[in-house]
Amino acid sequence: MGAPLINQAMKHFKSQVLLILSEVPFGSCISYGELAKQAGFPGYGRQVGQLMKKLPKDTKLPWHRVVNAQRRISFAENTDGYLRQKEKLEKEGWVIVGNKLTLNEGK
DNA sequence: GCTCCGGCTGCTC
DNA sequence: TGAGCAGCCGGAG
Repeated sequence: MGAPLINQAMKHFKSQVLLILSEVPFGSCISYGELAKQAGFPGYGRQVGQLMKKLPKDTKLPWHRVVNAQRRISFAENTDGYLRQKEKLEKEGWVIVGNKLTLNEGK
């Protein structure tokens, strides 16, 4: 692990990701990579995923609006996280077919 | 200190 | 349109 990111930068990375995530509007979604890029750390998509994983269940952050670049839920279909994310997304107007997201408007 | 495993990405075929 | 592959980065064992 070379340390491209010192502890302080990592902390900044996390707060930036959480900040941007908190600003994702209702009914919208963003990819892990895009979130990382906007946070100022392109290529850290996986780290964003790790961060999501560690979020508390009662978090106020719209973590469910984060999907991968293919607009698919990265969870396995039989996982709790997948079900919860799917449920939240559907309440925001998204339609999940398989694990693929489709916006239920204008269509 | 090395190796392997992820909620990924972008390019190619 | 969809599957395959290599690249990336931090964390855990």
